[in-house]
Amino acid sequence: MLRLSKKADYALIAMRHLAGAAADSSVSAREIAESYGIPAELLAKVLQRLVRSRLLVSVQGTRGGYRLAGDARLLTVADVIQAIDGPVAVTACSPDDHGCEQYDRCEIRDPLWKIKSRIVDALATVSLAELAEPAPAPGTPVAVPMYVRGAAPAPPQVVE
Amino acid sequence: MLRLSKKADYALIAMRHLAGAAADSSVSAREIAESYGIPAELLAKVLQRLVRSRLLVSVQGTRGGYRLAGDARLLTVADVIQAIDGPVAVTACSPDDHGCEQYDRCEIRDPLWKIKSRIVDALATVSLAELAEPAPAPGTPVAVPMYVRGAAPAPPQVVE
DNA sequence: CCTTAATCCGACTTGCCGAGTCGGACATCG
DNA sequence: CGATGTCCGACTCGGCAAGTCGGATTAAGG
Repeated sequence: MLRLSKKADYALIAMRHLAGAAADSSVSAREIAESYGIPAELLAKVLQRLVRSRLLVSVQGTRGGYRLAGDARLLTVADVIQAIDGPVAVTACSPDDHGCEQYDRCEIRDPLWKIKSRIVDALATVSLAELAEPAPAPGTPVAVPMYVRGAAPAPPQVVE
Repeated sequence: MLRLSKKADYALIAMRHLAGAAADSSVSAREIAESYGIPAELLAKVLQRLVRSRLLVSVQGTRGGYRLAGDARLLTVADVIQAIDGPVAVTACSPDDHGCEQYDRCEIRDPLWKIKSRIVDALATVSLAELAEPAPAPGTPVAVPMYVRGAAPAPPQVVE
């Protein structure tokens, strides 16, 4: 298992599609959905959540659609997954959050959190540009995940 | 998300407990369950599956219980997780298995599988001995996951 | 040798979260 | 100003994990 949700799959497909599109053009949710055989309404819901996470910008109206919020080389798959499925957490409880029932008796929490850090690193080192181009040209800037740069102004609402 | 199942959590807790116990003593499922506040019957089911995966050995009878099948320094958390939740798979379909619906149109499958490899590497580099002792003594042998060593004699039954 | 007690083992039932769907609000174009 | 096509939030349904129960097996004690 350890499989990521289908919504995250759809989100990555859509983001990759947008990364390959023209920078100033807006592509509608229906267009993406029909291109990949994804339920249109479900994909729309996914894209909405990406907008609320400041990864996409939406333009309404007849010729509306979605557009990437930033440079494809700076957006990572870790950003996308965390926007959809919430913060990555291997364990039910964090080292700081005592929400877990058997908190004091649990001894595997701390080592597992080190593993979690390595997983998010693995996710953060792959940018959307690398997704679009499996063979990256030399000299491409190194991807830095958004939550490290602090560029996002602390999204106040809970993503869920 | 990306959280591993509760059964895997219980499995890791139990395996760590067994790694800290005496090598030749058998500890019962009920004993472990009561030590950590885990539903006894559920933990028993988890341990059964670990036995079928050749990670534990069970001794029945009045003073029965479970015992580790091998050296704690050679068993990794990747072995435990794969025994419980099945093989780790980030995507629904593998590069070889065409079971996915939008197989040909999907372009994110291959890069995601590279990420998957890095995740299993992160899981495989942590042994049960390291779980028990957060500060390992120098000179401890490097953990090599079981599925690489080929030590397991090809468990015939499907784990699920 | 038989009884007893404790364990392991497989199949079943239930609750919950994700997958998918529907109607409303908005902005743009003719 | 009307119509069209888009984005947006709330609702319903199914599948799978979490948890539970009785039966089979084994070893110890009298």
